[in-house]
Amino acid sequence: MLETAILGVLSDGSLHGYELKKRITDVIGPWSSVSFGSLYPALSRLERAGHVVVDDAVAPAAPPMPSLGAEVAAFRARTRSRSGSPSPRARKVYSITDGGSSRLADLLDDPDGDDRSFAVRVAFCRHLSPERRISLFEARLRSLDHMADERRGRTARRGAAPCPTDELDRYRRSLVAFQNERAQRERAWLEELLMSERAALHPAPDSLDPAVADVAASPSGGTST
Amino acid sequence: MLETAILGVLSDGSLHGYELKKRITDVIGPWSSVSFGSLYPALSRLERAGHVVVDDAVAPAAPPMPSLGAEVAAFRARTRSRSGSPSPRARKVYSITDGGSSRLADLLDDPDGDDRSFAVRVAFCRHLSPERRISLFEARLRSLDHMADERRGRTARRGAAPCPTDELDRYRRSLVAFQNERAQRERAWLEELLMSERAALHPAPDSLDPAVADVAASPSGGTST
DNA sequence: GTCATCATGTAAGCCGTTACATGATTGC
DNA sequence: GCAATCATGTAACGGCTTACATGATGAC
Repeated sequence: MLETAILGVLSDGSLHGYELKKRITDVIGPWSSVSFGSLYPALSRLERAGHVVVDDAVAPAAPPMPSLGAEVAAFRARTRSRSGSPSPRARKVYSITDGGSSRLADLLDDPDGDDRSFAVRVAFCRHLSPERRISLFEARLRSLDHMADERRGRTARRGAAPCPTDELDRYRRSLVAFQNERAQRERAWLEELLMSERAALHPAPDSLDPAVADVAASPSGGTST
Repeated sequence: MLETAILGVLSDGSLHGYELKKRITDVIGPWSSVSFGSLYPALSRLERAGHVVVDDAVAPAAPPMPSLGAEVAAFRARTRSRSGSPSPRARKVYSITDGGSSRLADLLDDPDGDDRSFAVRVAFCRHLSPERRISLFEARLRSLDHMADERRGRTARRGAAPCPTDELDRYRRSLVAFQNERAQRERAWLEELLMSERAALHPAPDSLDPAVADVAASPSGGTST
């Protein structure tokens, strides 16, 4: 999943490890955030595999934010470093290669089934072809249905074996109901994504404009209320 | 998280590793299911730590399901083993100790922040005191709010730095909106849990019966529709 | 008699976390 | 000068996955 996130972020532009970590944290959330101890080895692996390359003499693709003076300073430090000091800890700007892009495509449509990793794949699914996007969403739908089937199967089996310690307590029941509803919501979201995706593939001659796709972006009316 | 699941399941009754694995899969879901290669070493660690003990001569607390004949057979095999063969791979029935129970309590109210691990903690939160349950739910609420704040902060910062490659595409927008709505739903669920929890702690003299707690168990009307 | 299931483990390898080390630059 | 931030790494450790090994039993 780290690999997917790295390649996905680098698809949006080359940048160095420190900034990369922040972008990845943006995508996967502050919880379960990556650490440098896993990021840098992962970058080394990707470099060895030829999926990324180090771009040594290029200005960072991420423009320094005005409010952070230190970033500008570090940039100038790298530029000024040829004046004498070897600057052993200068920035290393990573770029994705063609091999890395195809590797990302492979990672993205792998039916992994994990919850978090699906979110990561959706976050970068714009780098997929429309067909692969559709197959990604459909695979997730099948996965949700399969999970629901399993849950139903277990419930039925539990009904057949009436042992008192096996019954669900109040909290388990509430949790299961909550998770079921959550799965239903995700189903609906995926259906909307699929609808707009298919509409983009097979556009009807009239009354279909790109704004249709944005319906899926507002499930409850707004982001800030 | 594996440790939590093991101790939580064993709190409901002693059983052997193979059955334990099935119960844990019931709780954490078929995806990210435990493997024997992680379960048995984890059990060994717990045994070394004194959190579980092996109960060698006790019938399994889990009654064999009628439809599975092999389970009965394995039970009889263990019983018959004293007739001669040492039966090196007989069942090992694990039980939780007092130390294991307190360890479970510690694990349960640790504000870990992970999504999956919170579900596991809720699944076994009946083993907590009402006060600790409330603190668990409140910690989760704070965590959700904190996450929302971070997201808002990033959005604001992004607005201040208008670089075109940094804008969210349609899929990222849709994903963020979906996750926001999901967080809102979880908030509401937690509020309901907290309400019933507090009602159980401070019962009003009239019109409050235990059925109030079951309101939280039906967020959308039913489990099977 | 063979296959599936039950049942318990071991070994190798990967990957991630934590902690530590280094060093430049800015701001106070 | 000193703290904080930026920036990149290494080393130790632990845990999880995968694959392998073993062996009993019931069903067909």
